Amino acid sequence: MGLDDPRPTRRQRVEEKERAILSAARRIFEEKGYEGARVADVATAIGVAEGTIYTYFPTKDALVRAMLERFWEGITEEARAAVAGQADTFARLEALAKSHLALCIRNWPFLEMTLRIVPGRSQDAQTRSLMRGYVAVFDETFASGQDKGELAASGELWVARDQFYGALEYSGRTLMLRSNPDPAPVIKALTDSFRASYSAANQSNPLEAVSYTHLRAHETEADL
Amino acid sequence: MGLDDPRPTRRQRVEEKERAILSAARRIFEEKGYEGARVADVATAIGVAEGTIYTYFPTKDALVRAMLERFWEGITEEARAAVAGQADTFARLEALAKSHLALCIRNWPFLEMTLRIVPGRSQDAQTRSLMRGYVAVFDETFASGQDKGELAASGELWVARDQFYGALEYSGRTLMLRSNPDPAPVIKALTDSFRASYSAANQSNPLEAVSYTHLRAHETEADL
Amino acid sequence: MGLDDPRPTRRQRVEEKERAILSAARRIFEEKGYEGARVADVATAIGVAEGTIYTYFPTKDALVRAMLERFWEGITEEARAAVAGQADTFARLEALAKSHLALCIRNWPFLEMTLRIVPGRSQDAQTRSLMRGYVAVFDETFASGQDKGELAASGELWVARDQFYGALEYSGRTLMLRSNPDPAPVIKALTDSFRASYSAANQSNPLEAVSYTHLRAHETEADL
Amino acid sequence: MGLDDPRPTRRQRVEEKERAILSAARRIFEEKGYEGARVADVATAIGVAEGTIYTYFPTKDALVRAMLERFWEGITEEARAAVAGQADTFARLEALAKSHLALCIRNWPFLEMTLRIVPGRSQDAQTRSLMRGYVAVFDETFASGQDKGELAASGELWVARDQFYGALEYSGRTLMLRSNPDPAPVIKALTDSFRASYSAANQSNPLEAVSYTHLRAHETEADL
DNA sequence: CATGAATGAGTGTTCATTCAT
DNA sequence: TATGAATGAACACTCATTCAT
Repeated sequence: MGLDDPRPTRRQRVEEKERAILSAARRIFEEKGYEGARVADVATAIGVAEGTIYTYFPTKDALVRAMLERFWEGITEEARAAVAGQADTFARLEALAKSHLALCIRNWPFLEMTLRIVPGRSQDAQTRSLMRGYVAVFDETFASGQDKGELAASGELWVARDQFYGALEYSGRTLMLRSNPDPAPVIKALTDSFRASYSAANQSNPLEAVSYTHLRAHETEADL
Repeated sequence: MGLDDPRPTRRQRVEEKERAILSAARRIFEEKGYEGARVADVATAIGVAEGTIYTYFPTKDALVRAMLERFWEGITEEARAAVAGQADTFARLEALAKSHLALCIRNWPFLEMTLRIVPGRSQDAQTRSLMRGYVAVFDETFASGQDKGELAASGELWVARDQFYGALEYSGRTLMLRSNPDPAPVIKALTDSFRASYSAANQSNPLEAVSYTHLRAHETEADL
Repeated sequence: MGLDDPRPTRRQRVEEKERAILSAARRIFEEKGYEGARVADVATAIGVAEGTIYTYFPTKDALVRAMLERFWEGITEEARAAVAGQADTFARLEALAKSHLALCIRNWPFLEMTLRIVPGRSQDAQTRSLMRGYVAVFDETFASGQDKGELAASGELWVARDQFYGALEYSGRTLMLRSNPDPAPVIKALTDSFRASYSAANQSNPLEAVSYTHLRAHETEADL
Repeated sequence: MGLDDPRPTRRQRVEEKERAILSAARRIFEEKGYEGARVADVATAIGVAEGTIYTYFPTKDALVRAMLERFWEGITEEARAAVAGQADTFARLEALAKSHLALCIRNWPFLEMTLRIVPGRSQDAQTRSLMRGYVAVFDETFASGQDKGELAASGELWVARDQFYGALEYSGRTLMLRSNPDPAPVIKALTDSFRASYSAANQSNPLEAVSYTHLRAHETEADL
């Protein structure tokens, strides 16, 4: 036996199974929703005993949270990747919009679960943190656009952000209900709208380009 | 017995009690959510036996649907009232935006329940019908604006609608999470955005004003 | 149909079933102990569904408490009846001792459950209240004996009470373990002992007979 | 290798760990009671794996039994030590009473567990054996007092024993419930009572002092 | 011997729904 | 119609015990 013993370490095996549980959970919860999905379903799906799930996650709720955490981390990466390929701010926003819209359509159950977990008016720190991490991709793009002078400095970040994600999420829901959903008009209207509202070129008195990036990062913390 | 017999007809009595149940349900479900609310709670709230509820609504689900139907009808009226006071299309949209944002903040539990009832990808005809009736207020305003030449004829109704309600709903959710929510910036940004995107004045080649109202009503059927 | 309609009222039927549940519970819990007994067992024993039990008692614990309350009330009556037939204080104590010893042997599981429900050092008001009601029979006998001058006025009530019930309970347990238990020696020793320790006749300087009854009733509250 | 090899033998290591487990168990079970304490708790407390416990004790029940055995052996030693310092029989009984009362108050959870382990009417040989060993301290003192002529020969051992331990155990329980427990009156009353009932001096016709020690040891076997 | 991940039977409790009165 | 007692399926979670490594 060489140095590259193929047998996994204990930690690796644990992580492996955690992944398996989370994957199964993703399938089950997507299909049946929070209440519809039983912990036993997840266990059965990967061929372990019910109790085994509880070795990895102390409660059903913890399992769902872990699953959602993974989900939001994953889509954040996707969003970053989508944006990465573009240099121009509006191109980046368009890429982000496409990415998000596709996501809404594919993964509505998870978005909905995230919204639902927020219990009434009580603040759920973790949920907000996940969403904050995700929308940061927009925030950074927007702030950097302001830095570069492509976007009007006067545009308020959080308002723009809500317009952006709101339009896409809502459109995603309505598109889902159609027989032949075509996301193109949504994307076009949104980018046009942003160009019309936030383009620095449209401003009668363009402000000098100061850096907003730092400020914005701080603002994100505050307003989500 | 004169014509003005004060005794209610059987039908009136039935409707009266139905209303009572629905009112109680509204309170209970708002407070506790779908799973949290028990049918017994509703019964207790109006001082009838559990079984009585089932005389009026065959299942908990039917009760919720009826309740939501009332809810959407009610807010549709509110929206119509908000719009009614304004002559100018943009003023009407602003009034509608204010009305909807306030609604999102006050009645998020019901909006959320409506979203949730849509089970996965299966289409829920009733839910869609309710929402359709509600967004018709926007649709009519928008189409009438196009008719009157205030809005560009080229603007696509459903896309604009999704932008409108999407931005407001999303903002409503984020506003709810803040300590001192100020809806003003949201309203301003949205109306500015609509003015920039859909104002007929902005169009380089404004189309002649043909009536879209009829078309649009039809379109609403199709795309929601 | 005459005035004496034999059909039971709703309340009677409820009380009837409550009694049935409590009776079954008594059998089941005596046989299997607190943990061993399942709520379902009780339900099955009287031929109702599991949920029915919860219509009458909100939790297993509440059921047990109600059962124990009945138990202690019952044995308190027995004790009172035993004492009632005797005029002389020592005769009353002997009758009480016999009654209690028989009880310990027959119903040890319930005594044990009562002891156990007291969770650690935390005070369980209800449990103490039940026992207080029961030992009041002794307390009254003892105090009245002091009033009548049959018992020495100097004897401390709570100390005597603990000696009395302690000896009997312990003896009950050891008797239970024998093949042919004879309670007679226990009773004799205890009464002899009380005669020797608390008889007014034994006192070198007998105090005049003042009423302790009132004082004692108050003391019972305080020291159990 | 010299004679004083410091390395422990296998047996010593085993016994060492057994002791560690038992010590931890004592703490855990005292705190949480039989049902509340989990085997895993004990394992965690001494930093071994759950499975390790099962290397030393086949079941949770066996662990508890071993623990109780140690407990009773320990308190038996304490009792012997308490008695050892006294020459006079009544002084010895008083010392024993003090020791036992303190024990009841400090270690009630273990006494209670011992009582509970006795399952219903089935006889538990081990439990009885433990208690027998413990109460032998009283038995020997009593019998030796009879031998020495300090106690009346006519006093029945087992009856006196039950009176003794019963009064103390019961008093211990009631004392535990008080805010400022003072054991002194209990001790005084019990010793007075024993002096009054069993002192040889009180007997009108004191029997000659024959040795009961042997007889008594035999009796203990029989009556507990 | 030690480990600790896996097991899975076991149980208190909930609540939408029914139906005899 | 109204009642409300009865139903019983459903389910998250626990934990003593096992066994492959």
